[in-house]
Amino acid sequence: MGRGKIEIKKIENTTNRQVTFSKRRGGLIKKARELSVLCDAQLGLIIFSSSGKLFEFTSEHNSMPEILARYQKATGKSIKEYDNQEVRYEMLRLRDQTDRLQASIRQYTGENLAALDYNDLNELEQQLEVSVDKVRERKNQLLQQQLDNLRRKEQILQEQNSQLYHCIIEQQAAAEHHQAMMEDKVEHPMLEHLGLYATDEQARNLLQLSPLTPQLHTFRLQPTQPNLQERGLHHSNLQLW
Amino acid sequence: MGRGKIEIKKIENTTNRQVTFSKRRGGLIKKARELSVLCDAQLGLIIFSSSGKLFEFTSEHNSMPEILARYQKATGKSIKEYDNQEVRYEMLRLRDQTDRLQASIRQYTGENLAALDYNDLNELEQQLEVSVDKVRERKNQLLQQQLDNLRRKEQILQEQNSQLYHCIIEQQAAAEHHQAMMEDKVEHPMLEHLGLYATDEQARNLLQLSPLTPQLHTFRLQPTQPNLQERGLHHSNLQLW
DNA sequence: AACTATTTATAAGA
DNA sequence: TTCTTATAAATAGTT
Repeated sequence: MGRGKIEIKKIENTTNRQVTFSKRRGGLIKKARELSVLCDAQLGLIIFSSSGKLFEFTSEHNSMPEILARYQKATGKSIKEYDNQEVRYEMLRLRDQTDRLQASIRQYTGENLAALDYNDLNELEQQLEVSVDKVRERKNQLLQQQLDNLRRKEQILQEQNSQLYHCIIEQQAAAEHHQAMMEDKVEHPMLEHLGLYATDEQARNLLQLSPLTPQLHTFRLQPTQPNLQERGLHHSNLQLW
Repeated sequence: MGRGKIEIKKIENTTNRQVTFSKRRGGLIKKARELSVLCDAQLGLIIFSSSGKLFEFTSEHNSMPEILARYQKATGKSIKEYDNQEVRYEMLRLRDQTDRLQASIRQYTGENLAALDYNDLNELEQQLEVSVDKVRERKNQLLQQQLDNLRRKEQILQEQNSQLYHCIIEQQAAAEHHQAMMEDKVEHPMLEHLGLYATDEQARNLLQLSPLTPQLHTFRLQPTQPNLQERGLHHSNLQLW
């Protein structure tokens, strides 16, 4: 009913669609009113536009809540009631589950044993022993990881120490040679190459050593946690030189 | 739009009104569908005829409950909505609680230890050990109760036995006296008073004894579970006479 | 329920 | 948006 016939499918042009919505909405509501008046019908119409705006119409002398109440009464299954029933059921289920879980936990903590017979207690005891075993296994795993980490750190420190030691030896030699030959300072290419320390004093501070002595190379690294279980540790690795 | 123009007021002719209702209802629903399709609108239409019959239409992919729920949400001021919010919050709280309880249980069963550090593991281990102790304590308590019950039963049986023994002794004495004095039967007032057995044979069957002998009084009851831990048991109680 | 004259709704254009 | 108007659609009265 217009300048041309249109196919009943979504109008893709937004402006066009909005115009058509506005016109047809008015037409629909007009027809709804006419039906309700002509035929003495009770009627409720709810429209949400694609942009989400709400339009509604009810027959004269009826409010939308009245229409909806009558609808719910007629269909039996009230929307709200139905929803609430589902929610209520879900709540009951969750509360029940929570109760059971808490009771279960109280059994695992040995608080709620009155309801258990001897066989139940046996099973629980076994489960707890299994759990303790797993916890201990995990603890050992963590300790082992710490040990591995320490061993790796130790290795790195050993290597650094060794390098520093050799640097210092060379530095001493160079210093002696320098004193024998001239009064000028000399460079320390090896230490600079390593990104380490340019003077004896700095190197000594780093290592927190007493003044440079030939006994330096007898220092050993000690495990930082000597009381820990040391299976798998190779003590020979702890010796620096 | 017809052979003649009509005034929009209630049609008094019932047949005419019903026909018009049927025609216009169809037209209204058709227009409602067209609007929803053309303009991508969500739409719900509820019609009660004057005779009370319900007709409804909703846009495709929408149920009337959905439309009504959206309507209630849009109009905002629904008490039910407020309730639902509270309920929803409670649901979230319960679900969260359930999750935490389940995670807790998985720790008590040693399944979910990855998230725990060494201190956590230590605490868990101690808790599990406490639990095992409590479970074992409860087991012992049950065993102790069983032992007590057995001891009580034993006591009762001892007393019955003792009474039966004395009855039998008296019976024997009476029988000897009877044989010496006459051939008539005599009554056994003591046995009847006890509600026990009137003849030697019945008493013997009850006790499952071999034929009456003077050695009867040397029988002893034995504990029914001799392998159980017996601290607190007083063995002297086990002796009958 | 089908027909159809007529009214009404509205698509496209301004 | 609103108005206009040609035309499609709905439908009142009829069969």
